[in-house]
Amino acid sequence: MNKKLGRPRSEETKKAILNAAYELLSEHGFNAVTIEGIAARAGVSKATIYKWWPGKAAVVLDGYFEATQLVMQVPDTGFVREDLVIQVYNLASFITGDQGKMITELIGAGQFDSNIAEEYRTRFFLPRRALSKKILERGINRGELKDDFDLELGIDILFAPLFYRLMITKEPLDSEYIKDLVDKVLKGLGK
Amino acid sequence: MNKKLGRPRSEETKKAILNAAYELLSEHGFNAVTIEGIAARAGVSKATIYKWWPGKAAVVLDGYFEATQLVMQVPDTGFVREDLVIQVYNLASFITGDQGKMITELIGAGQFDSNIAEEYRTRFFLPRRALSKKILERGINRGELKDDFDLELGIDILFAPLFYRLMITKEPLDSEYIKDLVDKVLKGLGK
DNA sequence: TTATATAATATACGCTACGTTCATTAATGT
DNA sequence: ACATTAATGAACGTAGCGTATATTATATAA
Repeated sequence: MNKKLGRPRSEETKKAILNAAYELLSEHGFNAVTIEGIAARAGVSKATIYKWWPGKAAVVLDGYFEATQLVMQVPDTGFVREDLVIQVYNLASFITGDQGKMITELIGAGQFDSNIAEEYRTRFFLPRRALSKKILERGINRGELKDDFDLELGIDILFAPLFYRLMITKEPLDSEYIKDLVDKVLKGLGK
Repeated sequence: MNKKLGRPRSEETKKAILNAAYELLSEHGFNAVTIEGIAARAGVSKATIYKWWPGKAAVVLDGYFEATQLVMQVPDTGFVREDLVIQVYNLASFITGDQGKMITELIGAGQFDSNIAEEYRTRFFLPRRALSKKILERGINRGELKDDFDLELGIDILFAPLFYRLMITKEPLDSEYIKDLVDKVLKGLGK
């Protein structure tokens, strides 16, 4: 019955903060983002930010996921191999593109802050894994993959090399590599 | 003919610095390490550190590689599958053990500092990849693997999931998983 | 209308760590 | 002795942290 008492939170202010956080993240990288910088760009008091978020990491993450309307389309060509190539290729393009630096930095920051890691895992990775699972399950149902195809290991092997190359060896991710990867994984896990 | 002029650099001081850096890294993590903290623990002037290293990352990395006498033994059971299981298992034990947090943090820090990334890549990853290559090449020579076995992709797929699980999904790395991984990779790439 | 509650602001504060500078003292070779 | 380089200790300005306080703004409830 009672609506909330007192002055309501300003949606405008909130959006200005999240927007500023995202802009600064994409322009200067995670490390260069500061609460004071966000406040300045958003035209907002520093105290307001600290009122609603515990610290920089939380604001930046919220800003990131707010800005990133995740267009996660599930390919459905009728062939598991083609669907996977598309799916893996899409992710590879995504992370090697403009978003790439932001993503690796967020994962990097997650190594120091388990809140970041957890947010990222549940809001970015789990949904994508779920999609891949669907693709593989369709393949099983169509008889393209054997019934006891190891889904978890399969998905690990499909995506792990992308991040391994992106974050560690810095080797390129071209479509040649991706097709090879998909084909070998399917063969290895029992296509 | 002329040895270097002037007072020589103190080896003791250098060692004290690298040692302090490593201790602080392993005790409190990368982020908590500060130049001032290193100087204090080493009983050394801050200016001395800045004289020889450009910043925290460089000192910490030197300290890490100084302390970590890399015992990289190449298994040689006579079977490529067994050698790989041992090799992958060793690395998995290493990174899930006490060293684990340090390693993921260094990789994480590498996302913000390309010097760290490069050091780590050349001093940690490349040597390990070289060992795996040897193992696989022995397998090829023995006829266990086909002649055109894709070494680079194979090594990627063998190691990437370890770091993917360690840094991103946080899933466990047990020996079951590792055996599965090795077997499937060998099958996929054409054992 | 007035009272109450909450949001947002501007400002200031103490703190830590940064990276640099400077004068001084220590250790080596010529 | 002298030139040269290393190491020290102390001080400095700067940036950003996270907190606190007093003030103003905006909503609901009586």
